[in-house]
Amino acid sequence: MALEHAILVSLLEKPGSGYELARRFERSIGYFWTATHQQIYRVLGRMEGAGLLHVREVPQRGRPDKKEYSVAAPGRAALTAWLHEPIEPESVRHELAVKIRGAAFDDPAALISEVERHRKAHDDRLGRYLTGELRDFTGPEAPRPLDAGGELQHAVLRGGIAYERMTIAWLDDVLDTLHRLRTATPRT
Amino acid sequence: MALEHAILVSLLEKPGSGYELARRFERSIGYFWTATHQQIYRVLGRMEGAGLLHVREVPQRGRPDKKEYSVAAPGRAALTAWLHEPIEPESVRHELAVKIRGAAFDDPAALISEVERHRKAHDDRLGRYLTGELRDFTGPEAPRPLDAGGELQHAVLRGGIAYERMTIAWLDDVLDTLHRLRTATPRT
DNA sequence: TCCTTCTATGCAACTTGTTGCATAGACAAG
DNA sequence: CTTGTCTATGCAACAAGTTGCATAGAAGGA
Repeated sequence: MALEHAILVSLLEKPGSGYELARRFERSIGYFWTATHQQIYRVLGRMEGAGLLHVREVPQRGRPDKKEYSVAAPGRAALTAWLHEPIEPESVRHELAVKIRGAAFDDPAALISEVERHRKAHDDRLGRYLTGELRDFTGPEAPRPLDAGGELQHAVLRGGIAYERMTIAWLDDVLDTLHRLRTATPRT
Repeated sequence: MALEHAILVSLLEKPGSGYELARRFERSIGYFWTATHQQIYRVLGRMEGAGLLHVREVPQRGRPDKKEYSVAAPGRAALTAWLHEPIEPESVRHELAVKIRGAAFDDPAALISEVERHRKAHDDRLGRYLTGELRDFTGPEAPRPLDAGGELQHAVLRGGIAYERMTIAWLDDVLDTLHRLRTATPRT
């Protein structure tokens, strides 16, 4: 289960509560792994039961108490073991591509606004990635030189940036195609 | 459920059996949606029960009989309805990225061979995509001009090609980073 | 005061997806 | 004549992920 490993990595980078983890899964870690808070709480509970994590009840002022999790020795060992195992190259799941191919059996022009919406979502995400890169890695506020963890985080973020740029360029290509089809075959 | 819709699109492009669909999900459709035969058979059964598909028993010589599925009117209506609904932009799930970030807590150099393996897998996939593109869209054997379906299939394939190229370039970037870390910090 | 928002945690039910196994006919190689 | 491969279908058990709902303290605004 990769969510377990993503949680171990995130908690090694910095211990935190389920709520905090959920927030990280909306940003940084979420660049390459998504999870909802329900899923995170469930897995945290199981991992703690398995002795992979330590929990510490932290009372807070002005807020509900939280449970701060950190990685226990067996958790770290489990991560190391996983890092040395080969994993299968990703299988792709791209719903929008299904739609694009399905558009041949409906009105392709009707898909234009949907593709534009997705283009915008990716453009927004790219903007957030670039802002984060400037803040954490390339801007004047960034620590220099970076440690190994920072270098690797930056490399992963560069992957996210490359992915968003590629996707935006492809969606522009798709939009061109849809426009061409509209003028070429006004109606099927 | 996007698998249902992927199956509808594939069966509209060409009717076929569960086995044939499973093979398509290893190539063409598999460029953007993966599924195992067990999953396909189960969903086909459910869709047929719901009246979305027609089934026809086809006796064959030299082979076991097969059940050929094709899309019924309600199935086509369901696809059209889905095409007009907005979908959420994809959430990314990239296990290798989790590993890369996790490498900070182990030996980053140990990850090099794993990343190289993934690079090769993506390079192979790119080769298959390019061969397919030449065969079906850009080569001398390809039908010209393409119909709307062909244009859209080609646009999706171009997305797959762009994805593989981007991933290969990123993995090269990651390999550079891992090599740099090895020389910079010989051992943590 | 009430309404909303933010922090914080979690259960229950359901849907999807994966893994392992099983069957069976036809054909080809050894 | 046995073993392996390809076509062809499927069940059962399990793991993972999603959706809806529920609770609760504190802060801030209408």
